[in-house]
Amino acid sequence: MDLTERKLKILQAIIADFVRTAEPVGSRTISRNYELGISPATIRNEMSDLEEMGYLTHPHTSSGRVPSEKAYRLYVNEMMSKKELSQDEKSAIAKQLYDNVTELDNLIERAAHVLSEITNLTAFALSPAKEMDTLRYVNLIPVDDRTVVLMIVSDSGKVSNTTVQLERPVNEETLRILAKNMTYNYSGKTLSEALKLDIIKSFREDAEAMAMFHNNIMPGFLKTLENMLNVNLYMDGLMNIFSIPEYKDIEKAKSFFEIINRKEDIMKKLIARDDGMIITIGGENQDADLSDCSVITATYHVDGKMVGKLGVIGPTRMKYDEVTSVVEFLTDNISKAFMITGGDKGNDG
Amino acid sequence: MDLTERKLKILQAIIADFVRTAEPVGSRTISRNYELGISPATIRNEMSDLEEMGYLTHPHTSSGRVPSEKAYRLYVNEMMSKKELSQDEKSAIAKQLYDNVTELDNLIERAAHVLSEITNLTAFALSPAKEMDTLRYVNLIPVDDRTVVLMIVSDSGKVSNTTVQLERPVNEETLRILAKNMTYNYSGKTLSEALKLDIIKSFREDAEAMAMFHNNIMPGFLKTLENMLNVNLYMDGLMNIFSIPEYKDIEKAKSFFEIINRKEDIMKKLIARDDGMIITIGGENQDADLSDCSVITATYHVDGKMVGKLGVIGPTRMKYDEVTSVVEFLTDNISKAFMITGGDKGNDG
DNA sequence: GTTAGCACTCGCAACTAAAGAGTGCTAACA
DNA sequence: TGTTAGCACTCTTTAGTTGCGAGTGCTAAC
Repeated sequence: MDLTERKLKILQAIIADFVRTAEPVGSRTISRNYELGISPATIRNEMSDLEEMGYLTHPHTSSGRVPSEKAYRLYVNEMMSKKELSQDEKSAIAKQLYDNVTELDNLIERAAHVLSEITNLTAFALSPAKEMDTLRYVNLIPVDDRTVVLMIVSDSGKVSNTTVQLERPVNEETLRILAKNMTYNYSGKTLSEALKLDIIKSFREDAEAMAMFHNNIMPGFLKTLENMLNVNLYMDGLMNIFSIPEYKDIEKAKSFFEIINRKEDIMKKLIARDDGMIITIGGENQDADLSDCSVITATYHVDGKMVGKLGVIGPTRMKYDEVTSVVEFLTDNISKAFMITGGDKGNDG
Repeated sequence: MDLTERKLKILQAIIADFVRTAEPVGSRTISRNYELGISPATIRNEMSDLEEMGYLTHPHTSSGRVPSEKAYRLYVNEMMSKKELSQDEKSAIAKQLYDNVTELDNLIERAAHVLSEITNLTAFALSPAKEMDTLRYVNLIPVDDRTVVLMIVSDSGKVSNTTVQLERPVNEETLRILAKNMTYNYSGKTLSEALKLDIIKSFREDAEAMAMFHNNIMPGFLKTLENMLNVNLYMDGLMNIFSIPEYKDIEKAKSFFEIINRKEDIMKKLIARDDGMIITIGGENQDADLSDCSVITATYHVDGKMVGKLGVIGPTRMKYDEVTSVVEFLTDNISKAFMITGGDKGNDG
């Protein structure tokens, strides 16, 4: 059964109303406030169909309908009209973005700030990462039986190393295998590709080596890569969560902050997202912790060689059209700003 | 009227019970659980006295008593027996502190982490600051009518500068006066003394200059000083707030986060605190936002030349004895660690 | 196919009642 | 005179109870 024009209109009205009020939407409300020219009873019938088709849900028998993730996905893909920002809005945003900003890393930070202010959501931004450098090899050099120096060499000749403490002693042979394995998996990858890669499965047979890799070596590896990439994560608008009805329950707020607090995880997940405007809704986020949230990210580029991300995280009930417009406007502006100034980093000393 | 031995014991019991349970304490509870050998009625009489003396309060007529800030202050000053950590506890903490830490800045970060884990409070730490360098002069160099370069020169010859955007145009004369004023006030002060200083009052007569100073120049000045001092603020255990009954109300939690979120403010306030173990209870904190909180900080030293802070923030109802012991143990350990390794910062590159 | 009407469900807020914890006071006791 | 038992009283908390309102689903009429 395909969605009729009318069903689409009703669904759109329900989404619009629910996004605005956060309350389940009843048939009368739709009939009254959206001029569809049909009675509540008819709307009820259509709603019943939409529910059967999986676009609506029912908190309980006698309450209005709530859009499902499937509905949001349909909305985002098919129904959402791009909300053009007015010239006034644009210049207001631009003023906020550029005012008093002298260093470009500050611009990224500020973009996250502006984004959170406008959307009333939690915003984040990744500072530009050097995209083109690729890994040459990884080495693990034993110092004593529980201390290892992790060394990463890139094709451009950059060398980074960090000291890693192991939770249990390890013999050189294991280290050699690990290093070989890592080199095999990572070499030729760009630094940011390496960050996206999940090589743990590649030696699943050796549980012990995997555990050590995962618990001790991987964190150091990621951190070093991030340093080489020179990526910074900025977050803003964390407090906004408190004004969202979905999170009025303290337990929900708590679990939201538990996600948000693991900066490394967030960073890795952000880097792993594809380029361009990406919207993931509820369960589409791999992470079970994010199954109540939607995440919107977009990419900005600098000379095609460096790349950063900007986005928001919030409840699935969000103003997708507004948020995407603002995110797009901001990423465009950042890209432009980097072009004009050529990445000047301010001065000190 | 002086506090009798018995009143002290009752007060101590009330504090102990309230700190544990967060519930107002009744006379029966004290009689039953603390072997004072007196009946509830007698305890009620004593409580009544203690309330009149300002050590206890009464949420409402028919509920138990709650210790006042005055009571906590008395407890901290006179009654608190130092809680010696057991050898087991010490080694457990030390293990957590040192395990897997290779760089000393990580040690500070880790200390904040360990502290929050043990106390279940929000912990913070300031990385070591170079204490001895003093300011020579401050200069404000106009670039255009709204852009100024703020330059700070220290006696050791270190120069830092930052570009500041002004909210309104300013003439050179004003800048000259401002710079002269700042130099007059700050020169000869160590960097951290400068951070503590409040010079705004020194030109209160010129409202406009003050406003500009406060809104535009001061933030840049502080940030630059912090950079010169190389101070970092680490925070941990922010989430712990959610398990404290006092903050089960979402509005309270929100306002707590609003305080915590202003990192610069916190940093400045921490730096301004005296050295040694400092406990401020409720209203003793200058900041009205902190009037429900107690703050405990202690200082660690490196060669007497550098100095950092470690502490917690939580509800006035906290285990002062435990927290002070742990804070002390940690600061001692950090000081020792810096002595042994001589401030080696790890290696990279 | 659409709509009016109606019985029904469910959540929510207001209200009531009872229980429980604790106090303050009085009078008796050692 | 200090201590204690007893008792009336206060106030909060919790569990029902009730009524209202929003909304549905079904049926029958248009």
